[in-house]
Amino acid sequence: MKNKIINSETVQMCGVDYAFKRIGGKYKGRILWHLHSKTVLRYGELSRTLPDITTKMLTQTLRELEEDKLITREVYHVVPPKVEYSLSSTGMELIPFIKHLHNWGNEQLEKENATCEN
Amino acid sequence: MKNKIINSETVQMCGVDYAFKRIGGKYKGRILWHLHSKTVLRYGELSRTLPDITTKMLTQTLRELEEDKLITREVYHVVPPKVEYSLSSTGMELIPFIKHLHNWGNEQLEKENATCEN
DNA sequence: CTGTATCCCGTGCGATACTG
DNA sequence: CAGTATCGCACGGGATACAG
Repeated sequence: MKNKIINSETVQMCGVDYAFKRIGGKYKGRILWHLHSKTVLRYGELSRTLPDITTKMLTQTLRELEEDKLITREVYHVVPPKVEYSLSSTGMELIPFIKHLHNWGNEQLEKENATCEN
Repeated sequence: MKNKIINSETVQMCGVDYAFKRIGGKYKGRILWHLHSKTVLRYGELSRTLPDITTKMLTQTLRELEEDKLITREVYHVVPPKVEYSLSSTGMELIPFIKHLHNWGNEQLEKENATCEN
């Protein structure tokens, strides 16, 4: 149901706008980033890595990323359940830029205050 | 008063998160992008370039970008008023990232449907 | 021309409880 | 383990009017 309703007379859809809608959520950047650094992650691993994200938001965000073809979701029908998430090839294309952002962000953090855990 | 309240025991402030907070607003990416392509823009020019943004949001977003030191705001005390916005050096560091996002976004748009101007 | 000031609303997100 | 289901609210953002 992601709304693709576009007011055809007003909108000039530009790539920047499009891109930010895909990766601009509150947690999407971090999830993509962590998927890159570890390649494949199970739901619980993601949840532990990002402890401030509730299960609702984690699930919702993962579903959106999946629907946008940025990540893939593989379900193993076993007991106990096992689900693995990983970057799609499209998602991987974003990694160099997110890496850039990551470095930039850390630089800024250092400039602002040295009192930053992690 | 950007909130820096950090729950010191749970949060691992990472650069990606930080960066997305700075440029993740609904319009920030597009504004930065347009400031790059034209270098210096007056308020009215920005407003005309991004016609779907209300003055309230444009002003608010510009103020946030300025507070985060991503853009600079120069006021000329003349009649009629004249205000120019341009990227700061910090903001310029983000341009490679946004540029690639722009290209990536346009590629995705082409894949989805061919009806995309700009 | 370059903004402020209000009012108001949808939804993004959190908290909590429950499920196959 | 990997999620759903509800409820509720703050806040981002829109519309409109006004101001220096």
